[in-house]
Amino acid sequence: MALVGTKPALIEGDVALRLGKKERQQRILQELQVHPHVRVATLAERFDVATETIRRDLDALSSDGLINREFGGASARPMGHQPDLAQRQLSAVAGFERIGMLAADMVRSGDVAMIDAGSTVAQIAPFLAARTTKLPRTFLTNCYAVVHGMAELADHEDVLMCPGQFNRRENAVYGNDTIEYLRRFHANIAFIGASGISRQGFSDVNRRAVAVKRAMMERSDETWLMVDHTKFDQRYLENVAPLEELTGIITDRQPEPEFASQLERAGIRLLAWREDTH
Amino acid sequence: MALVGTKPALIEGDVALRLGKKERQQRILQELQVHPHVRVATLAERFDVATETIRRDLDALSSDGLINREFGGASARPMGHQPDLAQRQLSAVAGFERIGMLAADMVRSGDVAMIDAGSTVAQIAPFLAARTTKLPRTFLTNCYAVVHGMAELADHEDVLMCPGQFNRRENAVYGNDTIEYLRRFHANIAFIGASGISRQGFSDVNRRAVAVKRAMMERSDETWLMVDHTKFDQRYLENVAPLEELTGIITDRQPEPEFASQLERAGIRLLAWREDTH
DNA sequence: TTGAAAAAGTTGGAAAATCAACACAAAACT
DNA sequence: AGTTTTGTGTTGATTTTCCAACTTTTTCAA
Repeated sequence: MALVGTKPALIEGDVALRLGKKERQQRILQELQVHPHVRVATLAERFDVATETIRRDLDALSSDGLINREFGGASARPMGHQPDLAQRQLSAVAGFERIGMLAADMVRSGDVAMIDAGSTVAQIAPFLAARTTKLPRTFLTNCYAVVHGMAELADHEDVLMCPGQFNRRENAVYGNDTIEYLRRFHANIAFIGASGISRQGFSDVNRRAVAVKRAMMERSDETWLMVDHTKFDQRYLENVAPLEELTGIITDRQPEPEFASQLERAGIRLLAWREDTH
Repeated sequence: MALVGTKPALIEGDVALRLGKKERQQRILQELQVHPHVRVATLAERFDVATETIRRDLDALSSDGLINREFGGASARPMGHQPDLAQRQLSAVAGFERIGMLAADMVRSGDVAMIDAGSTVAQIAPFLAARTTKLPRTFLTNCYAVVHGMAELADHEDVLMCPGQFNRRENAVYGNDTIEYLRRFHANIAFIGASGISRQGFSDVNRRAVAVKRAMMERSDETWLMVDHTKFDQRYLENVAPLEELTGIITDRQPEPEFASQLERAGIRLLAWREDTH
């Protein structure tokens, strides 16, 4: 399989140094968060690689469901905009969505769940909405993409939105009001996202988002981290917490065995999609 | 120049009928609100026109700043859904939007404004975002459609979302948390919607929405009711308040003279769109 | 009716992207 | 060390898009 990444070539040219596949794809994703469209030729020039390499990157990211491939480039995926997931057969579930599916399985009937902001975490929404339960559940989130993704919940199931300052880029609210509001509740389970995860813990680029994540973790019995495979071995300045504070990690691919065994030793559960069982 | 549009050809074929330039471009914009990227070839086929025509459309829309032109097609502008209203000629503002435009004029630099939920009230959003002010403004709303409509506010301008139970039909939050949160603030001005308005007052179909409207009115110096002409002489079970509690009414047509004079006697201002002044 | 202006269609060569196949280098594995 | 896997570059035939200039059709108004 294509699990093990190649380390960056690190060939130092005059000024720029070549990036590995992983980092390159990560940068492409970042670029797409800012601009809604990228072009093959432009990326090839920026990263100083052949256009075919970029095309392969784009095709890979696309089949993981992370971006939309277009002629001449790729475009960002609109957040919370997959209304049809519920009906599709499980076998057809593509990469990115798998994380949401695995996560939704962790919510039990009658649970109270806190759900963080971010495109990865928002994948859980349509699958939560598709479940039928005996006891009503309650969802608490600071992210509009999440509530938007829950097509139709039963009437007796509650979706609570946090207050706060609205952030257009993340489609979420942040700030003191958000934290305070969260502290009024107690949840069984929390689903958290991150910009990057490494052996030292997981981190995020947005300081205000980090505060919300911490608040959710404090007020929940269990904390599950939802990250796709491109986030592995990425570190950002704002550290959220060490891995030990997590109940488990939900991801779309089996990580490197070394990392997996570290998790096992620390008593952290790992939910990774496996082709054979689905 | 390219200001005056040609009317649609309206040549009726077997099934499809050709669209005029204006409508075609309108459709392209709509398409881009759903999908982040469109392709020249696809559009040409769908509208049954030459690719060159589509290219001209795309170039035009792009130079108006409405879309981003890309190789082979075009992509949606980052997030913002309708940042264009500011540039469009005033005469092109269609019925529903007029209410929003009139309302946005009432917000002064440095104001704190509360904004209710509902499609009519949400019309104010793009026009608020288009204004440039000397002092930062603060907006407080329980409706996602409102914040979503504010394409790009300056960074120093705050948009505060209320907490509460999310209601999918209204794209808004309601409940005790919402009320409590609103009570913590004091605003200069509030914009309220209603399902119906009559001489006796204005009313709404949703009891939980009514509670929020009352809370906003309590905490604001001024209250403006935003209603389109179809709401006149309509009464619903849940009465919100008598007309006397309003500062004014904003609507898209001159109401009957009899009603207008009643408002005048009661000291309620009336802002109704008049073709001649715009 | 006639004529100017706007919109849409047509054409051909240049530029760019796609796709498939193959070659090569660097890692990773045994 | 030697083999396999993985990532990347290269090439060339094919398709698609772009651009500019020109023609045709439609619209509108004098």
